[in-house]
Amino acid sequence: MNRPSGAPNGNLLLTIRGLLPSLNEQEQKVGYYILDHPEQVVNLSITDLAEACGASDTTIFRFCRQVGTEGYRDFKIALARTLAIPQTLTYAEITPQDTLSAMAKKVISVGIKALQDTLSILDIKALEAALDAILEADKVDIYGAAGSGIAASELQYRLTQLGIKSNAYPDTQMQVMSAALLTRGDVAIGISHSGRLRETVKALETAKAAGATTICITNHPGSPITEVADIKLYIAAEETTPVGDPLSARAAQLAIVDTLYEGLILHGYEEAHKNLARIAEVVLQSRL
Amino acid sequence: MNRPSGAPNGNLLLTIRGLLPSLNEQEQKVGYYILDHPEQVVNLSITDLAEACGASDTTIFRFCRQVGTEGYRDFKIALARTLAIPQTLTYAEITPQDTLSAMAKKVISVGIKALQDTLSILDIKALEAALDAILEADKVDIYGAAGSGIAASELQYRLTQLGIKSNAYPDTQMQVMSAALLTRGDVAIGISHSGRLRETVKALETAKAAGATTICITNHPGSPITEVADIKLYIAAEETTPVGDPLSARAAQLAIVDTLYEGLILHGYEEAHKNLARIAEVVLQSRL
DNA sequence: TATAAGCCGAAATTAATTTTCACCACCTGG
DNA sequence: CCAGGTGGTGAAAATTAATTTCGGCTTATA
Repeated sequence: MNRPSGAPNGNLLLTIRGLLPSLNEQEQKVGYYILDHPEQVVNLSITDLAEACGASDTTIFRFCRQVGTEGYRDFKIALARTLAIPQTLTYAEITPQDTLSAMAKKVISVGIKALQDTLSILDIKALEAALDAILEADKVDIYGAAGSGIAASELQYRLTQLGIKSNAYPDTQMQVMSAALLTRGDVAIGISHSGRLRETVKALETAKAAGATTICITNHPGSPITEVADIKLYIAAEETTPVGDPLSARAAQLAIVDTLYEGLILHGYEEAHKNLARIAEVVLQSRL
Repeated sequence: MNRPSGAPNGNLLLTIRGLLPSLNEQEQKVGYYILDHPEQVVNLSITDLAEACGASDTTIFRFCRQVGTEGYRDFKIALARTLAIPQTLTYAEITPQDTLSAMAKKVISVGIKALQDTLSILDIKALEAALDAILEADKVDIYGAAGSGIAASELQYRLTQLGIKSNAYPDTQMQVMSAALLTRGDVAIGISHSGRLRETVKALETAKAAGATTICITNHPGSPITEVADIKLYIAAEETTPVGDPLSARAAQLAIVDTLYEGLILHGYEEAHKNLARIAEVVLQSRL
């Protein structure tokens, strides 16, 4: 027979603390020990805990009943639940004193925040305009150097999946060269976190002059790249270092890329599903 | 010694879900039952659970070991902890009826959740081992094809910033070739979302045979790639399509990459800051 | 000083977990 | 097609842990 746990959603440690004064001597010893070493107690058998507290198994068991749990087993479950602290986001600086665990939490939290913020500033009109332009494009050029090259190749990868002709140019010289060869009906997408990488801006400018529709993806409204872009998509990643944009920038760029991708599918790109199915078939064959 | 590295202080349900594909029939039944009734399982004895699943006590016990816990007792503690963590975001299907705005929200939310989940299952011990290996490496090979190529190049980009010799190989043939040339003191990092891309697994296997320390980054505990990796880093991105991993997968992979990067800086890579400063100087010159 | 009442732990009991072992199904190489 | 493995599975034994019983001890009070 199984009964529900004693203090299901309450804080067991607080319960113990409150109850402490009304307990007798041995039980108090147990209570103090548990309050001092909650993490360890979770992994202790009743006998081990008894020994650690200098009390008997029986006392431990009675203690468990006192705090409202069914027995020792149940007590440990309740304790484990209490110890699972809700993870709260922090955006603090990483310091040399941080543990690895704290560092990881900070790094990833920054990424989460960037995604949240990017979503909140997303311009649906601009998104829609971008989707239309891409759907009608003869071909799509994608310019993203260094860090932004990642998002650029990802975008190319996605467009290819959908059967849209596209090329990503991580090399800045190639960007300008390719841009010069675009014509009306083509689309050029420039990705630059800072919005001021010279060659990428130049490439987009060239593309525009050649008659192509230009789209930029950047963190900075008002930066040079926005001046040569017909359609402007913004991400929101907090600055940290002047160079080597962190997870937040990448994640946010990818968020835009993925939104474009899903948007293209949603926006009725008829062949999308057919293409995806065909590609899936091929890819699955190369898996173990 | 060669224990399945589960979720010592992470989200047990996510671990189970990730592990499901690599479990055998009876164990899968157990897994599904637990995923469906986690709250009840916390109050069940091993025998009761066995009966409820239609399996034997022994199978339940083995299942517990598979997911990285010491036994059933330990499993229930871990489960209780997991259940105490408030589950915020849920994955929502994108439907053709969605507005662009709703679609964008869903897409990006999936990314956010993937980051949260990845953080919650992050194995700090494995992270530390990976950092140590990379810091001591003569050179680092990074294998990631198709979608995982993005994370691979990003990682190379980061290591280069820190002055660590590294190469990323998106081409699967190059992966195997390069792996064969590694020697003791080198590190090979294999990135595969599914953990079962044949050539990448092969490359890592080759690297290991050549004496290199091998690290994998994958979504699937128990997948082939984990068997040839000395150090296993897991991401937690919900599956959506069988191919063309979405933002969640990319973002989570990048989260690991970024965590490694910050970890390397934190872990006392003396030259890191000097290198970063030197690079910053050069990069700023190419901005408008 | 007897008597009761509560506190406590040793030992007995019961329950649950973990280990061992044997069986079966399936595969593989000869 | 068979011998010998291999991996999955559960029955039962062994072990370990939790719970109950019981009695001794102390203290308080009449």
